[in-house]
Amino acid sequence: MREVAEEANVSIATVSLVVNDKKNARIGKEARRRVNEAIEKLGYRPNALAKSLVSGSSRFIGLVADAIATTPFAGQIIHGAQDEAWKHGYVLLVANTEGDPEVTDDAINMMVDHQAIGILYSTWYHREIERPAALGSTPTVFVNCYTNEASETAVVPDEEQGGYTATSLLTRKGHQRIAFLNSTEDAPSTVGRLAGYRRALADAGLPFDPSLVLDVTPEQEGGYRATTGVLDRADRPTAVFCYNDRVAMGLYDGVKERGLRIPNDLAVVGFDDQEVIAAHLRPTLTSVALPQYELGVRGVRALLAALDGDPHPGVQRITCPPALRHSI
Amino acid sequence: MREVAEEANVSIATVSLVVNDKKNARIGKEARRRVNEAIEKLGYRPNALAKSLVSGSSRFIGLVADAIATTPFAGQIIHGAQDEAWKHGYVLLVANTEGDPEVTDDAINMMVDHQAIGILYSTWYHREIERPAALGSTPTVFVNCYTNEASETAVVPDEEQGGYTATSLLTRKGHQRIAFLNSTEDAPSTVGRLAGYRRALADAGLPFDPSLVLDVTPEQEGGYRATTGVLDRADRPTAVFCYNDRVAMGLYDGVKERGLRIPNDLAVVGFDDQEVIAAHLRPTLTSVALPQYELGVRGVRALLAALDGDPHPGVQRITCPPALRHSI
DNA sequence: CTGAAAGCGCTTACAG
DNA sequence: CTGAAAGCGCTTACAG
Repeated sequence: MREVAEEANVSIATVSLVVNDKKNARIGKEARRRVNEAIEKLGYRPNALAKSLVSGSSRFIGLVADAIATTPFAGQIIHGAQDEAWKHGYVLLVANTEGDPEVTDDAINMMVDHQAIGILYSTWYHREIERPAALGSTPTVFVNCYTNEASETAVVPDEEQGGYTATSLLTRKGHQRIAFLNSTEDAPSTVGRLAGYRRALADAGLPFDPSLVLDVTPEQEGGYRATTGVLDRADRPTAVFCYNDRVAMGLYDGVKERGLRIPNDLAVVGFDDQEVIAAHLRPTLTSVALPQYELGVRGVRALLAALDGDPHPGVQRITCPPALRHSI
Repeated sequence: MREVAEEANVSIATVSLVVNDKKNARIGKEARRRVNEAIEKLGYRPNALAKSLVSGSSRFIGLVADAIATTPFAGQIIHGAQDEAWKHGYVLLVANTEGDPEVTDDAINMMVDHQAIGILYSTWYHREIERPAALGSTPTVFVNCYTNEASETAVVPDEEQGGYTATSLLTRKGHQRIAFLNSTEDAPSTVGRLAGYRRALADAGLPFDPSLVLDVTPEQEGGYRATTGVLDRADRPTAVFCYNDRVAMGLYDGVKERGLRIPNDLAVVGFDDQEVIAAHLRPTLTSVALPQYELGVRGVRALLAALDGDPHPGVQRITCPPALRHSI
């Protein structure tokens, strides 16, 4: 900057003024030209760090994740957060903690030290967590997780609506007996999707039959092993809502081994919309998508809003949209 | 810092000295104690940005990617880069360009402005690219891509070795006729894996039969449609090396429809080691992994080495390790 | 319309 | 052993 000032024969204050295009302070056309010329010539780029030092606030948003790439989903949160941050002129600092509390503290401190204006704290699967102590009073938005304090801001998928959407896809096709292969795990997804399933049945005027809800390990193997439970009964269901796409994938195998056809003999809906599975099964799998990208976007928005003096404490639930394919 | 100094009744210089634990300058035990006490009491954290300003170099490494989460792989590069950067006390700045040249320039400039010490430029699939002009003279390492200039540093998967490894898995099991469902796309992976396939056959004393190499669209559908070409011939191969796991997934479907069994009637090896597919097919799929995490790690190391005055220009090829399962 | 000066939070010789 | 001073690259009142 000093060099630019010398080259243009003005003071560094003037350079600063033209670089930042300050409205009130008016600079002579000639001086402005000289400055721009010098900038061009010297390839001058302002030091964003020095800028932050004086302004007292940086353009950094920190994202700490307990897993960056354990699942295909985690990446989408980063992606959404990055895009939205970028749109507002912020850069994303990312840190991966692998779930280690010590690393988490280090990561948070590192971001605070670098004057991040706030932190997005995210988990790779939807769950309740404790607010890490290292956060101190740093503005924080929890993404894909939440704490038990009402004053915190969190953004999570709307599991209940997701379960409702999945089940409704089936009831609308006229199915009367719909099984639900739920997960054995105790998580917001398990509880929420079940609630959505029940509400969809009720809305369609269908009875809730507990025997149609089977808890399986939420993987291909679980779905495969559940085939018997689903099919070997007098009042065999005509459709199945699977906790996730991997369960559906296993169920496909079981159904096919018996020579039955999807969707004619059994309609199937998955959850997660894992493209690599859902779009490539035969037939392709209708699913309900986790709004991971959107979670990242909304997380950044919530953080920026809070910093703008317009906080939205509480849990925001983001819609899980249906992904229609050929299994129903 | 000033507050800490006042609280401890010393100068800010002294605070700086104890915070950074400077060896040569010796501080009295008593003063040191008072300073640490004040730091504790005030919850003082040093401003890393101010530090960078005076030292002239930050602790940022920039990662610009053309896709953060289009595939499950891209995330692993970030993951590896983040872990390795972290290990050396650096923070990762990430930017997603969606392949847009303008966004790419903005992203690079943003990182340069924030005094990133260097940039990792990565692509989501292995390919040749042009060095973005905005990089200027910023130290850069290309990850999962490379330019045509020998002076640049690049880190990519060793496709040839990967193809060799995949094929050798089969020759070692005694297979004599091994088909290769290669991709129709023109890319380093296509060329490299074919070369590896040929070398493995040669090393096993097997002839190269061009009619056993079929080019398919590198997806499930391509693999499925290739079933006929693989099986309907007098000298039917006993094993198939598939360009990627999705092709293998499609081939599985085709093979199963004919009532044949894997691996007894046909052994199959995939590529990419996409866990969500490979670990969940029936039988589970033996594959060769893309070393994405390692690419990120090595990218950071190469960058740090270059900055340390020990550059390694040229293309580093990283081993693609086998992932043994039950399809051979 | 433009420059000199103070200050953002820190580090580093240099005195004492 | 410790403090005063200069300086990192910038911005922002304040003069003129």
